[in-house]
Amino acid sequence: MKASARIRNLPTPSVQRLPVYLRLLKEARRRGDDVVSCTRIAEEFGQLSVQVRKDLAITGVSGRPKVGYRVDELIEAIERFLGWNVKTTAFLVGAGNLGRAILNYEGFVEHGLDVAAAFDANPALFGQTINGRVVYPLDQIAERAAEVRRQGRAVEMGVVTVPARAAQSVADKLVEIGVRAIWNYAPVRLDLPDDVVYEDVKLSASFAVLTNRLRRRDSGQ
Amino acid sequence: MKASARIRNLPTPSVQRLPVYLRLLKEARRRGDDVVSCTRIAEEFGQLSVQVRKDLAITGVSGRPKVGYRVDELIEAIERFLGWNVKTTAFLVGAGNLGRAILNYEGFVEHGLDVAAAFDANPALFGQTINGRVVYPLDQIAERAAEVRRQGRAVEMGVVTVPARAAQSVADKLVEIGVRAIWNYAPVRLDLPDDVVYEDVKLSASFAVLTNRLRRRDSGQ
DNA sequence: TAGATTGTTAATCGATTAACAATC
DNA sequence: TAGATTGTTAATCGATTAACAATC
Repeated sequence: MKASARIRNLPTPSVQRLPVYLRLLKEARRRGDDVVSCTRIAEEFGQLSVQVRKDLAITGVSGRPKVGYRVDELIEAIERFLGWNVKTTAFLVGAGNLGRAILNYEGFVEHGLDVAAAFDANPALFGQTINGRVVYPLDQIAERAAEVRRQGRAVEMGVVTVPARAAQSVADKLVEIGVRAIWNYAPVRLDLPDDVVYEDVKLSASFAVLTNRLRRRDSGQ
Repeated sequence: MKASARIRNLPTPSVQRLPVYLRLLKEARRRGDDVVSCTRIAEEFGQLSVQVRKDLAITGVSGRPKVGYRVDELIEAIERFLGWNVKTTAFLVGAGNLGRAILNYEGFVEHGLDVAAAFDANPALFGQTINGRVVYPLDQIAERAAEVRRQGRAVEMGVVTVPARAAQSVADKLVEIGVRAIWNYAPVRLDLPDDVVYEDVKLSASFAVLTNRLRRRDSGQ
């Protein structure tokens, strides 16, 4: 029971910091470094080394005192822990600028994101190809999902990049075709079954923190 | 001293939640509601009402027992607190898909973001207009900033939507023309003077949390 | 008055940081 | 051996939640 309790209590802030370390580690690998210490990583990001050590510990990897962590081992451990060592088959709904940005950004491919097809409600976009992915009518989402299944894959994730007003109905459709996860960029809270994992990208939250700080700074802290 | 200490200790999570309430409140206003209670807001988002009350308290607004908060008053208080009641003049650098998405999204305009011009290093984009904003060569950023100043405005914010490798040099240029805030979408940590406020949009952090949860769920929690 | 709600103080919870032993 | 580093336990800090008084 201890182990399962521990898994449940994964500190989200640690998970969120792992991609930052991963980027640094891949740079180190490119430079040919074999080992790296928490001290070095921490310095790079202006953090305390003990925090880096705790963060890395959740992946299960361990280092060697006086030496540090093996770069290869650490990269592998972080990727496995995040599920970035396997492909995640996804459908993206909403082929506007934001959808295109995601389709064109190779960084997510490197993290295992494999967008099998894009969908939109706008007929002007049907049949267009964005970075190798065809845009289908949203109506055809069920058929396309069936096709993916026939190829022995499952559509595990839905990426929602439609306007706020359309997001809930799109999410419902994605749940219907059986996605297990939804990555939502629309500024609304989606109502989803409990067994679907769900993550919001809250751009306004980020903008709010920035402008609030800016204004407080302007007016003498 | 108490007051200034309090300002310094603003809980970031509360600031991040304010835009969510604001959206709900604007909906309520559209429906013609005059007052709204924390209980109702909390219900909507599956939170505790006491948390909503604490969050709203940081804006300085107060409600009436048994009644709730006046919708108008609350909207105004949140917008003023976040600095969304005034325009924030900005330059956006990187007119790719992500940059376009931001330029085309009217939500940020509603939050006061006023992108005066866009910049890119790619000559193919020079002179293009995106939602009314002209794309200039990055080289001309200083001249354009001077022009904005001649119009009696200051370029207060830089929005960075360039690839990771270009982000630091772009940030340096933005600091040079005098921005006080940087909103960074590139997946790198920027080295900036202490007096420039800075906010990262960490898309990988969000993706990491999602895929990690998905994989853990797959393997029996 | 009774019930619903705000606002505040205290308790709890979780994440960060400090301290330090273990080890190469 | 000395110094640098990991790994862990304890202390601190901050955010959330509980409890409850005040009020319309």
